[in-house]
Amino acid sequence: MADIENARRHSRQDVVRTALILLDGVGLPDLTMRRLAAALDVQPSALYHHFPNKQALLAAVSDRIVAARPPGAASGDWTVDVRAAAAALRDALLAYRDGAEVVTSTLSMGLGADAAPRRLAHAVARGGFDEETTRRAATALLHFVLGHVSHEQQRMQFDSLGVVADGVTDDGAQEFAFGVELLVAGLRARVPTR
Amino acid sequence: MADIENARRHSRQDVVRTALILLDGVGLPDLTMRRLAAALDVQPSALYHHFPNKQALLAAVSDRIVAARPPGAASGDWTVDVRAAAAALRDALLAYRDGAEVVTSTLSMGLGADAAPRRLAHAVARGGFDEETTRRAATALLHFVLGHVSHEQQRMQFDSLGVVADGVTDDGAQEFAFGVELLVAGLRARVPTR
DNA sequence: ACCTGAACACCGTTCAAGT
DNA sequence: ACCTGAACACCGTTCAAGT
Repeated sequence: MADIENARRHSRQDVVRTALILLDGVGLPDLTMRRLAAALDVQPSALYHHFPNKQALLAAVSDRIVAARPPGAASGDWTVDVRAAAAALRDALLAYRDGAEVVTSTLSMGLGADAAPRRLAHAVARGGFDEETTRRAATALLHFVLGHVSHEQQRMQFDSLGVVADGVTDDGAQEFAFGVELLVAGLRARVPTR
Repeated sequence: MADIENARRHSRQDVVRTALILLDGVGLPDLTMRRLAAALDVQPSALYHHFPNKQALLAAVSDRIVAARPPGAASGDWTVDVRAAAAALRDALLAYRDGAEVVTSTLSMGLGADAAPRRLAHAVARGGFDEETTRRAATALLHFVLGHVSHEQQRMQFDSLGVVADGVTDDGAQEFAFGVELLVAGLRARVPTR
């Protein structure tokens, strides 16, 4: 709860970095401008020199969360690439507390984190689908990933505050893989024959 | 903006009904306890006689939103039932401004709106899948529907405040159908042969 | 460029008390 | 059972001013 940064003056990068640390420590509902300012040892109004408002700050935080796991090189198999892109996005979201919720809210405001849908679309495109199919499939994948990880992270904090899950701890990964596989299988039925 | 109710004393039902009207009028960010109290011509503290906190109030609102479109009778074809259940949920969410976001937040807190996943699961179960497959498929469908409609509603209020969409107005329905079809197709590949 | 100090217009929630 | 009145501990944001 003490101050996280000490230097007297901060860059935009410093603010985002501290916001990520604070997010991971206290969760999205307690990531307030005032608490962030306190963590930076600064007045709340100072934050408005770096960002016009809280949404813009959260957009920068979302960008950093998503950018953390860049996509690997393309394999020969587009289905492998789609699974990899989905898994990379899940890992990126899981890396910070409430990561999925932060990115979801930013995306729903249309303010950023667009690397997420873009990477999914690139992977899908390797299946040779037309543009509209690619865009729609990437969107469906994105919605599933965000919804699944949000649910996963909510369960994580539930577990941390109460009873431990009954044996099946990594069921999240299996359930995630199932959903991705469902969408990949549905998409495979549409591969252009050429 | 004037008072919506006039009678001096209110039931729990009255509060929920007024909350739905207010939600539809001003959107989720402006659905505050204080504004709801004002709409009921009551002090904010009076609301805490009906609900322990705002989350509980939103859970009751979510339940009403989801319950509005009950599922039709089972057809012979489980894929028809799944499409119908998904479409009914979409319609229910679209019926109130920010409906998808309200239900998502309630579900993510584990406080209610469980009729939504339950109905999807019932429809999927008619395909004869085992319990775990049914649960996971229903969850994937739920995440897609909530994510899609959230996005759809965000775009709706964007359009209402600025430029009108360029020609393609009901693209939401098509994109929705595409996503559902992708999941149904993926699921069809797993129908037990027996 | 980066920050202070003070204010504005709000929040959700609690609690003793009234009818 | 349903509500008032008053308070508590917060919010995000603005703005003049300082260095």
